[in-house]
Amino acid sequence: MDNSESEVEEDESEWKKSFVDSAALCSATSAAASGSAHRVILHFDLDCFYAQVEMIRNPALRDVPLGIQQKYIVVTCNYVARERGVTKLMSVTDAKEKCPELVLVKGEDLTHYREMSYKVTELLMSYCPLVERLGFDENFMDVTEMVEQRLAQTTDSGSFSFKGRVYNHFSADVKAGDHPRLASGSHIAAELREAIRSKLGLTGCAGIATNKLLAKLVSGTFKPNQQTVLLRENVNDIMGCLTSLRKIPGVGHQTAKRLEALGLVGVKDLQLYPLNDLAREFGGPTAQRLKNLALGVDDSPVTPTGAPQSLSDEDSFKKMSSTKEVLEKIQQLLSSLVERMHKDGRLPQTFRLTIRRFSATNKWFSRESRQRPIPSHIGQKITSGLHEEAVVQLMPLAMKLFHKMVDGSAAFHLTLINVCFSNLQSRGAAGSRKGTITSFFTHSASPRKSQILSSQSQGDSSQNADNRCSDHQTNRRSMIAPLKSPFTTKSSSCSELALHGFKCEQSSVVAVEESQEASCSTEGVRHDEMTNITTHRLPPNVDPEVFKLLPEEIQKELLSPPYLTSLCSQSASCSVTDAPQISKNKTSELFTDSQNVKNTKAAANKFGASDGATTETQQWPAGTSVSQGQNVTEGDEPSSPWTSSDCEFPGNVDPEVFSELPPDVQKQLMSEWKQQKPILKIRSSRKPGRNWMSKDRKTAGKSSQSNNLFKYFKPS
DNA sequence: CCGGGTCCTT
DNA sequence: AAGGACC
Repeated sequence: MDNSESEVEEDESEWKKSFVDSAALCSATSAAASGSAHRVILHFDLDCFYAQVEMIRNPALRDVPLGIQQKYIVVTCNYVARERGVTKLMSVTDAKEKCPELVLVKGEDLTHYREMSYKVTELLMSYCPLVERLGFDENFMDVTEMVEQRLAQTTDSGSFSFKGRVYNHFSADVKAGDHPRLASGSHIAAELREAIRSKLGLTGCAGIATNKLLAKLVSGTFKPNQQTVLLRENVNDIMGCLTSLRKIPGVGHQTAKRLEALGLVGVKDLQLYPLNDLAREFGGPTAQRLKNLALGVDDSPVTPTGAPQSLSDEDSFKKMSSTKEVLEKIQQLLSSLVERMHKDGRLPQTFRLTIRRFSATNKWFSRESRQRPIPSHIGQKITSGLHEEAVVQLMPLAMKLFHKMVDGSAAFHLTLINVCFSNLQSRGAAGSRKGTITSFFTHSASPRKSQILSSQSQGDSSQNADNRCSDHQTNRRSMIAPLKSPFTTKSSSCSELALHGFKCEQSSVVAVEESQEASCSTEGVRHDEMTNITTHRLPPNVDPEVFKLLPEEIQKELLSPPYLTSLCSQSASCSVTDAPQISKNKTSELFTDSQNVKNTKAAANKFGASDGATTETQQWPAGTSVSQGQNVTEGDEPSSPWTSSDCEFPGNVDPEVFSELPPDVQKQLMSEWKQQKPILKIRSSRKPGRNWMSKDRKTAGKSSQSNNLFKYFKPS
């Protein structure tokens, strides 16, 4: 709010000068490795996240000691409960003992947490696209450029103050003038936290520092709902305060043990340990990374987290030992997973089944998994929304994988099952004309050696070359208008759709679940589900070929009551054409591949006139409407994303098809194209030191347009 | 430990 | 394609 908005014209050369002065401060090793001389990194960490979400859903829980229960564990709890001795990851019995009045809410279904989590990330991203998620409740943000801009606008740089706490500084007014960048960062952090609070109702902590390691460490120093800056002169303090190496983010259990075996216990020990000796144990790169971490040095970039790379669903239990139970459980998990996958809109190309076996020794670890490619026709069912059918066809696959790990004729004892879709492909399948032919099959059986060059598309816009990741090149508009960005979300933003594929209206079914009793009832059979079975034939949608390939044992399983039931029910439900699907296919005609596209003013002007009646389902902020065309000065990228010379549509759009769409759909499409933010290309060359948390995203922020448009088509 | 995730090695 | 390590 304080930020005056005279923001002038952004001048490319404007911020560059700041590189000069920054050299003075940091002569240490960190600056050398990373391209950016002096970053300002924020780390956000929401307070007892699950508990906050539940308190929003049910405000009556605000004032009572609340614990979130998963299975027999209280995974987190609100601060009322904490005052009474409840801690994270405490067993329910212990928790109840400490606090008999503790109210427990089941938190095994992560749907609400996941949705809220993405809203937070989206909100942060609307200010600056360089946001990296770490789990559901943490986000890193590189606000270096934002800081530079603010500093450039400020005349008297001496009158800065810090917002919130400053680590290890006792005088209330530190000379912020010595650290204008971090001071500015602290104001940004405060604004963002306030935005998260006012728009989403969530509180949290923030840390402000020069790298991710430090930002994360310092964000936790003043716990509930506060923020802390870490100055350079206090880096040693905060590192030295760590009571064990395990406390260093990036050093887990295994690494800590190996370090201990070397006689290293404190951070100091690691700092002083000869690199060569360390390298003998861990290898060169890892050794260097570990030493750096101990020193508070971390040049890993904030890598924008795009849409998730995989979706999975799992359940743990005390004991599962019959194939029938396994089959039912997998079916149940798959059901929920397929639905989530459908909302996401992308096409999964790999399916993985994971189990955990009970064993007295080494009990809590060791999972085994088997994975296989998903036949494209099955994947298509998912994206098409043929939910039941997809599940049914995935079952044989899943059971086959299961029997690769477990001999069904021998006794077994499982304690967990997980199903996972990965290798998510973000393009909608090629459609057809007017719902006639559906030739998804263009590639089908070809050996995977040839990787279909034409479908390279993705985030690789051929000549985006120069992008040096973070520093520059980001969405200028969102940088300049931090608090009133046009992209700012209203409840459920369009960018959320792009990121996570949620539909705006509702969170929808997600049936599944309850099954609170882990131990499956061995006796009970689901009568309600069985009564309908009338046939022993395989339903038409089950591929007999595939079926034949299955081991007899599995074939039998598949014909067993629970499974057959689902076959029958689904075959009935999809007997007639599914109108939405046809419409959607038509829509997907537009996209011969899913590149990131950006509109042109010409196109915007052409279609902006049509003024669709915006009902409450309208999700596009007025400010981004295509008709504006004028003030929208998206960062001008040198390379055109269009694949054709036609400047009205993205190269992958058929103008004819486009013209057939309803006006408001056209409008939305145009709006989406405009909405596309520049892809941040991650450094391809020279990766500094393989750092913790570092990722290598090729592409981020793809949107699934066909999914977005789905609701516009009426079933008919 | 729960229920997701991510990245790295082999 | 599987398993590890970490959050």
